[in-house]
Amino acid sequence: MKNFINHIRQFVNFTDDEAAAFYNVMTEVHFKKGAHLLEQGSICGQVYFITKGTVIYFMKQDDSEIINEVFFENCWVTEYGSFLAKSPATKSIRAMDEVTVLALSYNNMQQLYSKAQCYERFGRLMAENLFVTHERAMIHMRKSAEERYLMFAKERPELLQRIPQYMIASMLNITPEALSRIRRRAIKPVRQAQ
Amino acid sequence: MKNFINHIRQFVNFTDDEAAAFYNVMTEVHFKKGAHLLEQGSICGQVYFITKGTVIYFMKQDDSEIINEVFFENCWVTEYGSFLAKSPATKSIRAMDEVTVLALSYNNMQQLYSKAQCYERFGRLMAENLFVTHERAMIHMRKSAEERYLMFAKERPELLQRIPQYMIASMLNITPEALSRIRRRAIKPVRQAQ
DNA sequence: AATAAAAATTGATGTAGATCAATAAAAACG
DNA sequence: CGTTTTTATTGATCTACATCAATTTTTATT
Repeated sequence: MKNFINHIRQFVNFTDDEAAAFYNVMTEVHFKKGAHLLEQGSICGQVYFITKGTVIYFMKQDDSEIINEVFFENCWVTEYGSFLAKSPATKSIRAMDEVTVLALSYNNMQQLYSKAQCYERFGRLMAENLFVTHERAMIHMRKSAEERYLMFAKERPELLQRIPQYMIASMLNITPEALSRIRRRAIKPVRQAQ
Repeated sequence: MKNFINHIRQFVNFTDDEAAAFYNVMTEVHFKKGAHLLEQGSICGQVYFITKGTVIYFMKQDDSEIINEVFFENCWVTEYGSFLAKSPATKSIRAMDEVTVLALSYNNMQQLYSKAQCYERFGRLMAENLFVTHERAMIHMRKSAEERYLMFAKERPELLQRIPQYMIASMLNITPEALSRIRRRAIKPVRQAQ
């Protein structure tokens, strides 16, 4: 609860009552490793705030899985398009380990929005943040595989530790083989120089 | 004015007074062909609602220009990251022809948000829409050049008429030469079959 | 209409990164 | 532990698309 309230106060200066009311409409849910928070094709009815564990946000394509993002503690995750339009999700969300979330349902969210402007402002700021982050990420997609990896390694070093390399490759839209070669080229020269 | 009010009412059910108050903080501005609505490096202080003409949203890179988007009548355009954080813009916006916009300044926007929840809701819905549209576009970036073009031609046929092919190539992150070849492969077979 | 400028096409060649196949290394597990 | 499974590395080859250079076509300008 403390973490959650600290988190939301980074965006909006909620009073104790407002923050508590927010927290109170969230439901704690646990997911075992491998369980799905959302299945592609179903309608996403919840926004999740992760309090423990790691989830992947991915798309099934043919027989493989394309990983779009990895989220962990103090991140929000949902398929916003599906959630807002009540349309079938084009992505899935899966727990990579033991995951605990605070879930906010569509109805509860709309009720918060109707209740007071502070919640609406929070929603606006979250969406703005999402968009700006996403637009920045889009710039990287136009670069070479090597540049994408180097940028990623610089901006999100914690993820390199946290998830297997083939998932990073998938996020970067390159093959595991190509990423392995990029790392050899990028890292080995530094080691040799020591 | 009619167009603008119709537009904003697609998102929020503004009363006549609310809509008029919104319209009244917008300033009409004209740009000549080639003029900049925003220059990379400067701070973006306005959100523009285009009432006439076409603008490109692009990035300078080395000596060339990478076109990220093209906007025209009844579209909003801004560098949201720069606008929100008052940080230097990483993109520029340029008029492709005679352009008329309704400009909303940062301060006026914040005042609207403070004035009533309906404006804040509008801001939230706009940001949500932007994000969802953008996330959908991201899916395409992982596809082949040919798939990107075919998808684009299907989803935005009006743009094919409206801007030169080399700009479409830039938006799709492929060279004009490659796009020309893709089109030959994709279009000619159909014509031959007639 | 004639000329100039901008945009699109075509060909030749190069290369980043994909794909396929075979180990090797690391992690998970009885 | 050793054994199985998962993940990462390496090599050989292939291909989509880039790059460079030369026309051709289209559009704008006088």
